Amino acid sequence: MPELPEVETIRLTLTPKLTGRTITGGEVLLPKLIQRQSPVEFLQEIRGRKILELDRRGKYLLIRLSGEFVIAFHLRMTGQLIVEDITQPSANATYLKLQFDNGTELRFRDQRKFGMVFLFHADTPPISITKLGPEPLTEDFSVNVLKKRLSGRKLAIKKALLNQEIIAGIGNIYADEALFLARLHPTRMANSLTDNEFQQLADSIVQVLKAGINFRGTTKRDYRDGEGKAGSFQDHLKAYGRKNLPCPNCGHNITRIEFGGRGTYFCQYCQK
DNA sequence: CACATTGTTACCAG
DNA sequence: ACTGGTAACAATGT
Repeated sequence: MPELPEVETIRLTLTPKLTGRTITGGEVLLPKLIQRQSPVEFLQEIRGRKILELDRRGKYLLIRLSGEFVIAFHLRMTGQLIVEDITQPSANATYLKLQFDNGTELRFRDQRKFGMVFLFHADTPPISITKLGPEPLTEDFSVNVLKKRLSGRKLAIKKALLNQEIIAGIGNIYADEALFLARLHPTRMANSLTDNEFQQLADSIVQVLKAGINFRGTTKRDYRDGEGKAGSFQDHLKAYGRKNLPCPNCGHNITRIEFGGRGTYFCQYCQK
């Protein structure tokens, strides 16, 4: 569930708690979490390193360490990252702990255990990160970038938005919301959009992701920020999850279909 | 208790 | 070689 706005909110809330900290130890309670090396090697490699800054690429949270090392978290469906005092009891389904020099620790919880943790040198990131498409909230993203990425592609626009190699950070919720805002039907072929529609879509993507960040993410169930707090963008969703509820534009009920193997919400009347 | 859930990847066909 | 579609997968609360 954590998509770009949720991961960005986690990054923002964790930054003041983690920057400048030195990792003094750690614990891996679910070995398969660590993708690139054994849990022991992982802990050995990070111990004593200092956290320089927190970054984000698509849905990955990146913790940059001294010595050009990077820890990348992918939260998948139910991953949570929270900093708490070591003396506080940790919640159930806590599978990774990183202790710091000030008596706090970073805790990774994951009810479904689908999350992934990569440790790598800045020179050799995992392919899943290197091949990510453009960041929609950076200056170099524009309607022309979007157009170029979709040109010659013969697939539905929603599938394109969900493809992290075409554009990074958008998941099921924000794809449906962006398409609703752009008044585009999710099954429209990407290469059938007019210039106007491309512009609408590019604007809508930026708008909906920024709104998601402003409301500190969407909490349908599990999502929490770095302080353990829920987001509130779920109260502002216009399409996603609103089956048989009125469309905010026209009042007709929102339709839910199964598309590309996932639930897809849209307004039949507004989205063409 | 079978199912829904979701992002990613493996695999296959074109 | 590349693209797109589908299925499999991870695990568990409902």
